[in-house]
Amino acid sequence: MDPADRLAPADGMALPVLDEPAAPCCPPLTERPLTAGEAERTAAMFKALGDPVRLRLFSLVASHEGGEACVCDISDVGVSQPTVSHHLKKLKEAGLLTSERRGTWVYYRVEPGVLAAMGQLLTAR
Amino acid sequence: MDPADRLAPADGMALPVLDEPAAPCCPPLTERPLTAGEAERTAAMFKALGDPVRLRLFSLVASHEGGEACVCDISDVGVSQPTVSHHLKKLKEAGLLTSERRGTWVYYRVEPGVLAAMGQLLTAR
DNA sequence: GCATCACATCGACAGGTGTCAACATAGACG
DNA sequence: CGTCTATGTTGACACCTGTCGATGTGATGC
Repeated sequence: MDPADRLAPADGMALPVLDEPAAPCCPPLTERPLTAGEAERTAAMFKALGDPVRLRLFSLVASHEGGEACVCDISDVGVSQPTVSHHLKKLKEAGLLTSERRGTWVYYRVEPGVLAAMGQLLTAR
Repeated sequence: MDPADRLAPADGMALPVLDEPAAPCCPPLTERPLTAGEAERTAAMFKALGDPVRLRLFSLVASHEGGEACVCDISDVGVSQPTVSHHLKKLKEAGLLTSERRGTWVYYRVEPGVLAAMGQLLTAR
């Protein structure tokens, strides 16, 4: 896959290349109503965390020592290996994780800035 | 509907009456991996915000003056009235909104504590 | 080359989800 | 009571999603 496409959302919207930290999206939800476009992009991130297995995988990566985890470190979540792979792909497509192959193993880490951006969305006014 | 059931999650788990602020769930996702049960409950909230229409409805309520909004204030999100009603119900079931009928109108407001609890989940270590 | 390990992709399937039109319900007002 | 307005509920339908087994791919080591 072309590295420039790794973080592209599923829909074909015109998000050119997106070399920014992936989520300088919106003001707090309490500040003003989201526009349709903002809601579309932001909901995709919440949706990615809206599955129990994905949420566990994400927290496993986020809390893993060194800030990264190989798939073998986190695949014990009660579903098959293809399913784990499927969910990690979804988390990548949502811009929440990045992956890198080093030798035999593939390491995932949290996309920098994402936690802060989503946290700010939920900040009370 | 019995008022005591209004905030009950969709599954039949033994959450007795739940008069707490609805979400003192978990430590930050970066602190330790979520357990299966924690992930189940927390994912339900993220899932509720994982639809663009619901996310807009939620931000419309959260940002509305007085901290509450009648359905008539927020039903202009591009879907039919039954669909708006359906999404508001989902947000209620997830414990994100409460509703109260006053005369002809029904007012929705953000369940207190929910924003803080979800925000804390996304706080970096 | 060949076997093995780690991970991704494919194809198929059951179940879930968003949407709407039609209908139901609950107050307000005569 | 009857009517109007504001919401909720129901039923149906197309589409999306999570899951798995089978298979593919890339790296390591013999």
